[in-house]
Amino acid sequence: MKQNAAIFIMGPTASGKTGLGIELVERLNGEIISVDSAMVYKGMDIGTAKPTKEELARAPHRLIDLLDPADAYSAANFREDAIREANEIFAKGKIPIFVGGTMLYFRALQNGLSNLPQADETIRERLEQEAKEIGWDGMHQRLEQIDPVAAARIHPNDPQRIQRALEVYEITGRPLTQLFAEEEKEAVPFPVIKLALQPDAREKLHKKIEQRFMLMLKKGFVEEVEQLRARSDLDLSKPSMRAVGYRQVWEYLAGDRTYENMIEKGITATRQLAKRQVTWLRAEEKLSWFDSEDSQLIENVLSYVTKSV
RNA sequence: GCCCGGAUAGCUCAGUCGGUAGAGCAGGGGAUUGAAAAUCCCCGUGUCGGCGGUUCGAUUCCGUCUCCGGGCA
Repeated sequence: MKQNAAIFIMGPTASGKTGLGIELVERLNGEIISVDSAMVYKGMDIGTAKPTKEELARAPHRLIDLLDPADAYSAANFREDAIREANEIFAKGKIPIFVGGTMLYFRALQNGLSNLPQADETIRERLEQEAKEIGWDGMHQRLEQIDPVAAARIHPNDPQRIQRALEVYEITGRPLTQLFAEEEKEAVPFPVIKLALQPDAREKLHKKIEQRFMLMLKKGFVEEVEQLRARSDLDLSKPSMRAVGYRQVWEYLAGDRTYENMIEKGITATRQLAKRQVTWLRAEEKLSWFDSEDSQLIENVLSYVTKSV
């Protein structure tokens, strides 16, 4: 195996990544770094399928439970944190094992990010307000004036990206497209062995997603969201509360859907997430695929990893 | 048993004054640079319940049968 290489275990939700990661910690003298935008939040355990206390005792996870659900994280925050944690693990003579399904974070870690300003709440609120007056269509037209290339790339129905492009322009006075082109992005500073994990058929993943969602309910997912709802500073505009499952349970508790409908929509949203994750994976280069249902999975992975010189 | 409604895409339904049909949801594919478990884009042939009849032509009209609602007995 490459010296100083890190391992990526990438896979859609409910593919069994966590279990594999924990197994590899023991077999490879590794330490886990979570790559998951929802597990960074404290108090969001059941609905994110965070590793259990027992699992964490066996294999501590870095980059989970970092923030309060009222706070925002970002791909750039992740990249910085991830590199720092990986270097710490390397310094101990161990192997960093990145495990997760937030593919933008994997991408940002691998390819780096352009030098852009971070989000500005005040500007975002103002843009939101202006959008209410002239519509996102109008905002898109404004973007076209300042950055025609970005406007062509960003669909008029995509408020999030229109807002970001305008925000960047307001802060820097320069169009996003120019900043993208400006300087070389910084690649990940260590070699990486990438594994993708999923069942050999989509229906199997769908089945696992459904079972896992039902198990979450049994474990007290609704109660977990009830506690979050009891806080006055959280609502559905927070990134944390828009996470798959949390959003649907929140709406159920708000009286906007029945229990049965919450289950259906929660499972559906999870399936849709898994599909998007697989789309990222298909575009990944130098990725080795493993069948999560194979009884020889661990052996297959170990033999691949040790052969990757 | 009788009387009304229904029966159309995986689901819920719209529609065709007779020229073989379309929405939402689900599903599939794609994009993805500080919200990413987010935010978007693209994709709709299905014995129009079965069998007969009328017609150049029936998913559409008529008859009949089956099934599902509701009502009356």
